[in-house]
Amino acid sequence: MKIGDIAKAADVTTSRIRFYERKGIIPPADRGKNGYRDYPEDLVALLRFIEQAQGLGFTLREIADVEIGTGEHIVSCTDALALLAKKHAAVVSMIAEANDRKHRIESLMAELEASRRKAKVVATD
Amino acid sequence: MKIGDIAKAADVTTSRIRFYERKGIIPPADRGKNGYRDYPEDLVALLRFIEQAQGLGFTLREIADVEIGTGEHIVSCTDALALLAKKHAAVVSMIAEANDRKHRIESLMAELEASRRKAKVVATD
DNA sequence: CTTGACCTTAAACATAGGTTCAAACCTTAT
DNA sequence: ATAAGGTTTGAACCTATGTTTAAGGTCAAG
Repeated sequence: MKIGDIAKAADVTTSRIRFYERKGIIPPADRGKNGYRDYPEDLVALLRFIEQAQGLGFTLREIADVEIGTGEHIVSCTDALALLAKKHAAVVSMIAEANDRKHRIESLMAELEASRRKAKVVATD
Repeated sequence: MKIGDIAKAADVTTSRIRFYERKGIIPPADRGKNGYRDYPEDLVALLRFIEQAQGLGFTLREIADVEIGTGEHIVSCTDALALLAKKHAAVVSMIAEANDRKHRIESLMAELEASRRKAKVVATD
């Protein structure tokens, strides 16, 4: 898939995809004979994941740390396991943080619901 | 309270407080005879609330638009709840996605462990 | 009355996360 | 073969969220 196809499929701009590549957030694309970037279909899923995580306030650096899934690579078994372990730890910690956010949002909502009944309103400053 | 006192109490910088005022995130402070900003004690609560909301992934604009107070001060409940509900849905979906990634990493690790002579792995470096 | 710790402002600087632009090249359809 | 439209690069530009700096004014203690 060319960059425009991926962009359309993931609903992001092409400039954003190039930006992510420059920044090492996504792996560098393979290039066709013409120099065009050529993407595997599953980059779409990664781009969606990035969008989702950003919407929750994760930085691109944080997101890059939990990414795994695009681009095949031959590495030593030990290196691979070390890398996977690192990614695993990062994703576990991201899940914990996201869960914490979820709980905090739930508390805030409960608190707000409770005080809505009292309807104590303050000037809008 | 002077700006330094508030800053210390809320654990934010004075420059940040002035920045929030410039941007209309917090109301303009009263001024003493000397021109110094003079704050009511409860600005501390607002500053803490801003910090908390930022931690949940809200932008300053979102925070300013939906002036949700803290503790006994409640404003614009319906809007606040709608926004929080949206964030909540996003975080739930994010957790599901992250869990899926975690499981895929775990399978990959298990596979690798099981057949240690094969070092072909999917990686992002 | 001097010293040091505060306060004031405006403006410059910083970092993240992108977008836009120019100039050139490639592809596809007519 | 030409026009429309997609792709390449690098550099400039933009918004959000602050921090830092320069050039002063104020205050409380010694």
